[in-house]
Amino acid sequence: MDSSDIHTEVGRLLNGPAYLKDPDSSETGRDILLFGAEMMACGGIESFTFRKLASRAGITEATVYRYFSNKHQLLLYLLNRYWNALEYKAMQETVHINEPLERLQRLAELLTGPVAQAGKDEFAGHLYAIAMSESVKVHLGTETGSDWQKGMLNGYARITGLVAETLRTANPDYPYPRAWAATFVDSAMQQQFLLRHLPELTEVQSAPTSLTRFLLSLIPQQESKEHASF
Amino acid sequence: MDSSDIHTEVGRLLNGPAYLKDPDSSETGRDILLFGAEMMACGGIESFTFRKLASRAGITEATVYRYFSNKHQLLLYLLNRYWNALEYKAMQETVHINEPLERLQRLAELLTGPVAQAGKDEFAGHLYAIAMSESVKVHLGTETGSDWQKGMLNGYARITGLVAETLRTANPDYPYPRAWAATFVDSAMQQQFLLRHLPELTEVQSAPTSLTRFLLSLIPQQESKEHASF
Amino acid sequence: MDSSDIHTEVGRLLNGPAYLKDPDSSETGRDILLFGAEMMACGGIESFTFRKLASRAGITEATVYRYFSNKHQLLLYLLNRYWNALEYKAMQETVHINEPLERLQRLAELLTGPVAQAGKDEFAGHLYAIAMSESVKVHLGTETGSDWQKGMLNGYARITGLVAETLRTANPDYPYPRAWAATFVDSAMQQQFLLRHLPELTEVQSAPTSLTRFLLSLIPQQESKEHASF
Amino acid sequence: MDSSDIHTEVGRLLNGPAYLKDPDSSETGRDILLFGAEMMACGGIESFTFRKLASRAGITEATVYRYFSNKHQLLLYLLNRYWNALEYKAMQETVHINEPLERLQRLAELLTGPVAQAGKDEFAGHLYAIAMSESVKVHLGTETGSDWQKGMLNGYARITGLVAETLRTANPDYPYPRAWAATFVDSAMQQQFLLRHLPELTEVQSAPTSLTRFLLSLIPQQESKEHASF
DNA sequence: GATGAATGAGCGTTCATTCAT
DNA sequence: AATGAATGAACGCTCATTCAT
Repeated sequence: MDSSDIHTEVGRLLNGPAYLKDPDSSETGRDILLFGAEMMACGGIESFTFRKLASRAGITEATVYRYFSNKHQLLLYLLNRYWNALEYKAMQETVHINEPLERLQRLAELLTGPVAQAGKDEFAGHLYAIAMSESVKVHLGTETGSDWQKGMLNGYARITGLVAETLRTANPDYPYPRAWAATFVDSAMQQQFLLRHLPELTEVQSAPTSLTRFLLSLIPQQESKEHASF
Repeated sequence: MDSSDIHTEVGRLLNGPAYLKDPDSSETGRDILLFGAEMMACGGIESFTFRKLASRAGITEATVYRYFSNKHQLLLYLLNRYWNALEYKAMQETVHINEPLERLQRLAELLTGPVAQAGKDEFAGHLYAIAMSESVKVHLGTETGSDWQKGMLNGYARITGLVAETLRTANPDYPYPRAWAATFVDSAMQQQFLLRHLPELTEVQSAPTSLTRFLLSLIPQQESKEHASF
Repeated sequence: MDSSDIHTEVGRLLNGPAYLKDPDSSETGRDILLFGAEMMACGGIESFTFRKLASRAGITEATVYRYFSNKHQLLLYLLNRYWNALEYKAMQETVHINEPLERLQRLAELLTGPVAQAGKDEFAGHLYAIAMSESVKVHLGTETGSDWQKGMLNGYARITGLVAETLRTANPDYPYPRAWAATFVDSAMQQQFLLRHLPELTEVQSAPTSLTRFLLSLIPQQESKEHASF
Repeated sequence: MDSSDIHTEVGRLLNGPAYLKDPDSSETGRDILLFGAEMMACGGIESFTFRKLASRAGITEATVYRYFSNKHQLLLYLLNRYWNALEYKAMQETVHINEPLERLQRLAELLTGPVAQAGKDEFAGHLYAIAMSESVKVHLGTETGSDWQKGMLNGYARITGLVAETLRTANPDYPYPRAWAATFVDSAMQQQFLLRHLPELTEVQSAPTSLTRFLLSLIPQQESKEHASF
């Protein structure tokens, strides 16, 4: 009825962890992440509940609540973790590449495979699946404008920003770099889904290079150069 | 909630309606569609329940169950209705266009605005919103392979097929027409979302031509021409 | 999470029933009132829950929720019922009494015994106990100013108003008729409590006339008359 | 929640503190009293929990349990403290007053304002608020006869006893001194409540003399004297 | 063909309490 | 002496669904 003062929302919200108690600080906490990631990845957040998680992880519901105040916070945390790891790796691996097209290729490769947080997360694969399936749901979610959404989209925005920036150096005249970046990132995820579940709807093959090649084919051509070549 | 045991008992599943009793056959049925579309569009399926629908439409829950065996079937029905109307219109409006690029432009236009089922559906706008937000969720949904998903994706598949076919005539050498078509359709929806809710993430403007132009910019260039230009 | 539109709060709030579905309209509803009254009377609202009520009445929790949206609404309803019955009887039985002191005596008698709603409520005794113990809690409750409190206090206010008015005719010069009326009514309840549970703290006896006599002793004397009598 | 098995293990129950470990013996203990009083006064015991208290006081729940075995014991302790302080002051300030009516006036004044335990309790105001609101709840509480109630009512009984005794000297013929004393004390608290929250139900004003005057008006007149005056 | 009444199961959350450290 | 971690049990509430009428 009241309880307005106990949810202290520990942890930075934007661009950082949001939790009540650092899940990395205990075995139980790590289990929550591990099993939570696995269950969300397999069954979707829709049907994911703390009850099921607790029984899966062999702990009690109340214990889960010591770490995350609700399942959305847990999802948020996991996704942030994924986006952060992705961003970090993207920065690290592209900073030394001068050729923008080559850089986009590297980004495409990163977007098409799971990314672990520096070896820490054995559940990187799960995080990847969650990010893929749930972030889109979030984009299209109904609770637009809420803090929760802002938290969700933050990582996504940073990645698309990175892609957009790269495209801008590759093709400064293209008028829609940000829109294109969003398409690029989502297409990477979408194709991954089609590849696995509806292969008859795409030519993309299971070999990772196949998807990368398709993604690169989306890069808009520099018209000016062509004109100049005459 | 788990929706793993969805009953398809009555009504053709593929390419057609799935219901227990034809909602178009009674005023009550039409109310279910009308209010159902409205409520799903506004609040998302997540929070949509037959309870709320019934109270909104001034009928009882039990009555709703006479038409649709659960909310997923209703969603399925509504989405199919949308895709069918869209496909129908797309066929009708592009069949006489010879120039494939012009055809793609028309398709892009159709994908970026609500489509009514030949005047029947006053709630076309709602259907469009649902299709936009929910179909993507469905694509990425967890119940892959279920009859339910197949039903969902059927309309989507036919539209992307149409787009792919058109692209193939426009650029026969492009190696990923189907993959591209999926990207094209989803990008149309995604940009619509960004435009409304996260305009800072895209250059696309609210003027409909803006989105259309961006979508056309995704069309892959004929490389042969470029080769020929040397 | 939303559910803001299903609680339609049927029934007039002030001075009337507040329920989702009229409990008098079904056997189940009447059981809810009966067992609810009994349980609240015995164990207090504190420890009263719909769960326990349901299991006591041999129905399910969900069924209880069809009638009352929460236990406070049920309590409110029961108390209103008591106050209304009391007020009705008070009006009926005092309207023909001309002598104000005699009227106060009748009111005191009414306040010191259970009042049934015209034979309808076999649980009048319970209602009385609840009214006695819980209404005071409500008076002193923390959620002052809420609609809930207003609903609670309405019946109380009408009774004290009646008493105050009567006193005013009996002793027009007394400067605190409303304050006195509140004291009068609460004292009736308090003494009833002491009599039962802490008899060593009061001289009032179990014979009903004993309490009535004490209450009448609280009536402030007309000083003017006495002076005039000289 | 049912509080039927309250442990009184340590500490004298009647007329003295009941605790596991003397809260006055440590800073932590004093914090428990201070914040506990504050929180109970503001939100009511209903919603008061050791969890909230602990987080407010910057300690752990487990620590609180070292001092008081449950929230009822804490409440009991605080109320006792209030009544004791009140009784002490009442004794001290009235012992030298010979005129019983004057004495009652002094008692009325004490009952209508906060009383500190000889400068020890900065939270006297809170104690007062708790005593006011909760003691009545206790009187009417459902757990009659329990040790817990006896503890609660002890201080109350001593105060009413004092008042009754005083009245007896003022008006030896009045047949209900104890009943009247209970009414007097409760009326003081009740009017205080009405004054603050429902001023339309009383003529008593915020000036302290107003309430005192009303309380004095409740003192029963010596009929014998009047008779004698003839 | 539609309704009213009811149910069983589950969810999210909080609480009082315990115990090893 | 105090903490951190965890638990079991309950609570309030909603949902999808069924069935007699």
